[in-house]
Amino acid sequence: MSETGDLMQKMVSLCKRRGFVFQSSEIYGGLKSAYDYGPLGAELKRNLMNEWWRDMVQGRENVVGLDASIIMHPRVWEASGHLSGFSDPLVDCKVCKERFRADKAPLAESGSALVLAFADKGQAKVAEELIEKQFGQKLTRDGKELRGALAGDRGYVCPVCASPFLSEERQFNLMFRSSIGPVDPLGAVAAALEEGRLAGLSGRELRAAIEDLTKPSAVYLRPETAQAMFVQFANVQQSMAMKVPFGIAQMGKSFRNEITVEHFIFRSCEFEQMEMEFFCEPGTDDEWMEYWRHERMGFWKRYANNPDKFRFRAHEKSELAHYAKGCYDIEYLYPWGWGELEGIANRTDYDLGKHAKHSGQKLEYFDPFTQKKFVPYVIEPAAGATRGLLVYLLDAYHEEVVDGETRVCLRLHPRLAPIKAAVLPLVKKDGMTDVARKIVDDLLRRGIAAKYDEQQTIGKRYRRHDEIGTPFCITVDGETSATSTVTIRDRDTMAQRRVSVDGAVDEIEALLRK
RNA sequence: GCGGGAAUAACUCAGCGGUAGAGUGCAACCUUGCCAAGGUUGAAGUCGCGAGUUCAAAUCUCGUUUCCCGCUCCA
Repeated sequence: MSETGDLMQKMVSLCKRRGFVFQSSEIYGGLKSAYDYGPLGAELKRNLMNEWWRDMVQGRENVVGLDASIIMHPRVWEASGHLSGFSDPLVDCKVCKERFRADKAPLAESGSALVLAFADKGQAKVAEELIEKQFGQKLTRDGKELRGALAGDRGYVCPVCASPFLSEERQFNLMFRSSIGPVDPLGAVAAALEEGRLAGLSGRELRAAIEDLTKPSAVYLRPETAQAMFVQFANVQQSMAMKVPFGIAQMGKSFRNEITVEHFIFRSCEFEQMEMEFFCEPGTDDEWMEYWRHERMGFWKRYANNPDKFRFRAHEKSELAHYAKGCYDIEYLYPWGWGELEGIANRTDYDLGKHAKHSGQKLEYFDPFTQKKFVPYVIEPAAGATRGLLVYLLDAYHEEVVDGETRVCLRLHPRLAPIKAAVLPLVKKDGMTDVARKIVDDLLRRGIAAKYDEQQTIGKRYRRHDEIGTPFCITVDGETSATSTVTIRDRDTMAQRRVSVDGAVDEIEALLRK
């Protein structure tokens, strides 16, 4: 197995063993693609998100924050295109495995004779055997074609091989649907069934009828935090008297029914985002794009041990979203290859325009200097917080051999580390424990995450804290009582230096500010 | 969604029809006195879950859940 697979396995194992990330609902067999952040993971995620908030919001006069509801008016998703764009009925061909949209498939009248065509004889033979085995139909093979199949009553066949052997139509919608209000919408469906109002409808009609019955209470969990910032654009701009250019930033959970979930917490259905919408005057958008993509790259590299594992990737014209004028991904070299960490997109005036149209409200900006009205363009740096957490864990993971033993060290940036300082009595006697406990109290009172640890031997304690990324260890030893000094050990170099007991907390504080 | 692999103690894994194991870790104590030191003792496992075959299943078969790898898909 490659080194890369090993790294992921080691990371998953470490995350569980040390309380960073657990499988969701593990005692019930686990829930697909859902993860819980344990005590250390919760701290790490919070630290990362705090750094982002500080960098993007608190450190800037022209950016303000928002914390919007996860459930929004369903019409928000109509306007944004999320609702219509993902409700197409998809069908899988059971013969050639193609997935296609039912409404765009070639039509074939029920009962009509079909000719199934394949790329070559070999594939035709495989298909022939598959059909006989799975569907009990013996077709006639003629070169790369199969004859003898008849079209079913659904009115279409596979667009690739023309087979009528298809899965049920399935609605693929990336959004999580729920219902608001205490009355279960299934009640209306049950009543309609009982009264026979749905009798005699075809599959598709039935679906539409049920949709109508449940629609009044249907709500969706947001698939991105971005829309709230567009929807609240006017409120934020007016209440804070913001002048364009300015940004609205938001962190929080988003939900997507991903078709494929993969790579541990990299792509999961429930995830956390850190997004900002930066509203600027049309014509200045290209400059702001340049500004923000470099700001954002700077952010990620600031806390990284391997800055060369981050890169930009400009989207090709063909892969740009329909609303976007340009897009740069910030990618990280994950163990399985380069992958997205953050996308910085020029969303133009698409979103504000859409919401203005759908809501009937004016979402414009009046520039008091130029006396001009315009719909701002938007530059959107949208980062995955949970991806960021994974990136920094992978980036920090380091192994080295010390005296024949492997030392695992998480070289997390001190400001990201869940525990900033461990305070350790060298042994449990001569009053060392009391001194150590007092130092822990002092650290905690200053708001520095600290941990007292007297378990086992000093070496094991150092290694344990190396593995969870604690950057500093303060050790109370035999000299402490005589000289009123303790040692501070650096996680990455294992080097120690003596400082006064009274100055130890200041010392740690200074190290964290660096 | 398709194909392949895996699931046994908190972690890493052995066992592969006949009494559930090791190392690490964890807890307590003794000893020690700066980089996973030594000793004693201890707790810990529905062998992922559910069926089936069998006198007997962790082990064989089927289903299922979760994870990993590769495809596919992905405003």
